[in-house]
Amino acid sequence: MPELPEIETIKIGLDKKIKGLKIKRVEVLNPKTFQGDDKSLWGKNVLKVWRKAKVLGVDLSGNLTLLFHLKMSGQLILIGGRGKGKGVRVVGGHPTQDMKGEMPNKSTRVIFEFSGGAKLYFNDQRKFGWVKVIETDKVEDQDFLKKLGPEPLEKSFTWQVLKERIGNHKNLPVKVAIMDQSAISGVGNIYANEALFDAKIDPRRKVSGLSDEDYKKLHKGVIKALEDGIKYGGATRAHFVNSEGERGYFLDYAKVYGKDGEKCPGCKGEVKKIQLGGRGTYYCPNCQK
DNA sequence: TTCAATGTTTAGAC
DNA sequence: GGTCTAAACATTGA
Repeated sequence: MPELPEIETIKIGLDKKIKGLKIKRVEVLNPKTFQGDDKSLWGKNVLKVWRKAKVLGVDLSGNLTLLFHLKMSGQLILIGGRGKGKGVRVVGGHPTQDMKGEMPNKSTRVIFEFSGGAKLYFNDQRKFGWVKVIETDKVEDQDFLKKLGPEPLEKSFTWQVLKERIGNHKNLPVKVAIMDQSAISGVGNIYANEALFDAKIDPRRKVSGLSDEDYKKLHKGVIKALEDGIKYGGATRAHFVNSEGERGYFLDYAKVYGKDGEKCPGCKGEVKKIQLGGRGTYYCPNCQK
């Protein structure tokens, strides 16, 4: 379940490993996954890797930019690249057993081959994700980027901004509101659950009933959840570099997500699972009011 | 066999 | 038009 912290982790890893490399060839195994002309990428150099919300961008020479969205089950796996020897991999995204096995595998959709022999595999079990080629100077015209709300990790994202952005969702449960990408960028289901647990706020509460105190706690919770994710995402990457498997994924550190029926880490109560906005929602009825 | 899972888009109801 | 709900997308595994 790649969310903002996973994409951020991939960005840091990829930027280090493929910046300056030339794309030798691109192989599209699933045409539906790839939008644009893959041949136009051949011979282009990687200038930089960036992220906006859950979208990963790779700027190339020749005014071209590659955009990736991993959606629910995407993975990016790089074997080789700058720095250490071959066989070193940087991976991120949806964790599966086979992501550390042979590449390509049956969920590989696109393969990028770089000069020097490094290969980047875009895997996506459910084919929801996509790769897109556009002109770099058109990036800002992309509808899905224009609609996104502010980045929660930027300094300018204060609790007042949070209040203003989700304020018009007054009848929505607070959890559903903070997952609205046009209000705030990059808060997905897992981190929404964790942020509300940290803030000790009941996910079912309506936005209109939140006090300024609640907004302050919520603001802090969102940032903490995302920052912890990045911290542990980094741990995941380090493990993979050593080919130790997928231990260290953020879910191992989640306090409530996926823990229904288990003991709440904050009290003696039990984590409960409900549905909100059609999504699985986990919370502790005792701690979160 | 049916259901739930992740993120986003889209269609439709008020 | 704004707000909100629910279904759709593809696939797998419980």
